[in-house]
Amino acid sequence: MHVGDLPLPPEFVDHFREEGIESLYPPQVAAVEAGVLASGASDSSSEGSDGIATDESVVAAIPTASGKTFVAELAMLTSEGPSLFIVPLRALATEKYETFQELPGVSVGIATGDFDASDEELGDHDIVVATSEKVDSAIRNGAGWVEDIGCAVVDEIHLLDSRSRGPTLEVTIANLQRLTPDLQIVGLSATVDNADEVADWLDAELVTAEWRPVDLRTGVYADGAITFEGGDTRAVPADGDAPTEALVRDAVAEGGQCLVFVNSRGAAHDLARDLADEGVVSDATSEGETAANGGVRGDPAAVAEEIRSTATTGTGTALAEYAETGVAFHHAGLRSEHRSNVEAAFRDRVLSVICATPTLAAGVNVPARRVVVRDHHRYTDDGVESLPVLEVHQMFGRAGRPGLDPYGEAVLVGDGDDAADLRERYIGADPEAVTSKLANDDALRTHVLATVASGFADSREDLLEVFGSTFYAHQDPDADLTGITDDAIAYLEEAGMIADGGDLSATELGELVSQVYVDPLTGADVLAALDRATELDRVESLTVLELVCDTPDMRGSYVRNSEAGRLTQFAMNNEAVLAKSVSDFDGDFQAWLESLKTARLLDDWIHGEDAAALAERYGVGPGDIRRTAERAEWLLNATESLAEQVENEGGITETIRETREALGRRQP
DNA sequence: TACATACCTTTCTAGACAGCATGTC
DNA sequence: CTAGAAAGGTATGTA
Repeated sequence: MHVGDLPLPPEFVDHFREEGIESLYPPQVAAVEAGVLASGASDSSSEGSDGIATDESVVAAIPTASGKTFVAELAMLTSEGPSLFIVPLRALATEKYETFQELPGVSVGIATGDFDASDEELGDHDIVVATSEKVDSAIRNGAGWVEDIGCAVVDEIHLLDSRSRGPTLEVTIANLQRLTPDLQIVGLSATVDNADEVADWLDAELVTAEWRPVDLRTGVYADGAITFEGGDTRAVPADGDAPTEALVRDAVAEGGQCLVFVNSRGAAHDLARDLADEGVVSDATSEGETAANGGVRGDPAAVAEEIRSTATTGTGTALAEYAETGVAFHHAGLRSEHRSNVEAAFRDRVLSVICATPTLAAGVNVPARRVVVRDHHRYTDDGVESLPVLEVHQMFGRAGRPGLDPYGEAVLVGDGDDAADLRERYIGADPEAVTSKLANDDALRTHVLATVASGFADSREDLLEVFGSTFYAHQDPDADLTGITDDAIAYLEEAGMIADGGDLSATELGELVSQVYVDPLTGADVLAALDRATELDRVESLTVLELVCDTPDMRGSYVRNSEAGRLTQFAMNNEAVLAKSVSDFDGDFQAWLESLKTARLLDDWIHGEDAAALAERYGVGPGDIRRTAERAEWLLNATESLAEQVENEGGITETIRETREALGRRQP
């Protein structure tokens, strides 16, 4: 099947041809046959008689880089009415926004927390790219544009499985379906074990495929050799080196680019440093490998200089130093500019190696010839866990640059005797099934309030009916959300956010909490803290920062033992401006110290401390500072609204606003 | 005195969504 | 109240 055969206006056919798309990949053909194209478009070009369905909802569980974006574009360009493209990350929203803007004559909008646009404006676009939370928020606040949508594409729909964000995604999808009954939904998923269940839920056709534009060879490294699935081996002598470094050197010596996944920022940094010190890349280029082999080209000195020019901390200058040799590290402690610099330079084949934490597997597309997964464990709140098969496969999927590599290689590093275990667990094994995480207190509390506050339900029966159309209910029709829903209602009544006068309704407070999009627990914490703060003689920026840092929507910073004493001392010295007192403390003191540490960092930040000093003193990366500040700014905005609502007398509202503005003004 | 060794203690551990108003290329 | 690796610290042993 060729682009010219598709029922598309000629300008789009030309556009796709310019992009190098001539004939469709097999998974794309399957998606077309499953019905992503709209009936209107099909009729107008006298197709439709060949048994191809049209205007169907489709779930495509196909590999990364097998052309999902094009499938989405086909669905959106032939949709009756505007389309919505839902992504999990703001960086992905930006990437897709730019991609769709290339489409001739198509008006594209973007709706995320950091790009604003009014409802009316969004309604004028043909395509709106948005994060799932932004869509949820728009629905809660009754944005009109949402109801006009003809097609919604949900990227990375397997994230329904995510504990923290999956529930919002499924509630949002269920709400979209309810608001616009004829909605065409296109779910784009990684390969998972139960894509059929997701498709059933959406009443969609399922498309699955293993096909990739570049072959992928996966294997395990042990005892000086990679053993690929199928039994082929490749000797990679370690020569006394760490296995990971041998694998990197081997890939680079062949002219390939290499991506290494590790499980901590420190490990990513240290590995990049070691590889830079060794000069892996210059060794390789001196052996005569060139761009002709799909290898690196261009001078990394320019990237290094670009990074250095905006580097303000040790992390930034170290990154620039290593980049000079063609090696970089990548994790969320980096400023987003530096992250983009590294990603772009790698895509342009200027950098040869990136040592990264799992951020890179979830983010924008950065393919490499060889992917090395060094660490297959991860730290969580309750200990060390093996990485899910799905996540390791996502990392694997970054191997193989279309048009450059004959094949991609993905290698797990075994550490001794576990090679057989690793092979069994990850190589050729099926990824996990996606399971709904809606049935937990945090999710229900939030979505019960949102559903009542936006007028979608005014009784527990209504609520149960709304939740009855979620993925959770579809997966387990016999499951009963009654108990946990009642718990949530009871909590919200107790907190004064919902009133039960025969019918359930949101109080003004409840509506506000839902609208500013904070966890009801955060809303309650903030109110309690505002109340305590009225007892204080004076309030300062530290007061309000402590207030927002000590909520569930803000995570504390790690406090080491040696720090705890000084921090406690600091708390006592500042008792006059803190809403919680050390002397008669009630609750988890350790957790509070963590909040206080974050508050203190932010207070130093708005008082003009430079990033390098803070990074040093608090043991955080420059990216963390920016992200924490952004989050605090958002929470202070919510706090300000709440303070106005309860007409707090302490004059604290003014301090909240000043602190929020100070955070917004502070630049790196 | 200098150093090796065993054992115990401490530290450290991925990521990133939302609101709103204002200024900037 | 959960896990595990690595770094740091201390007591003891040995030349």
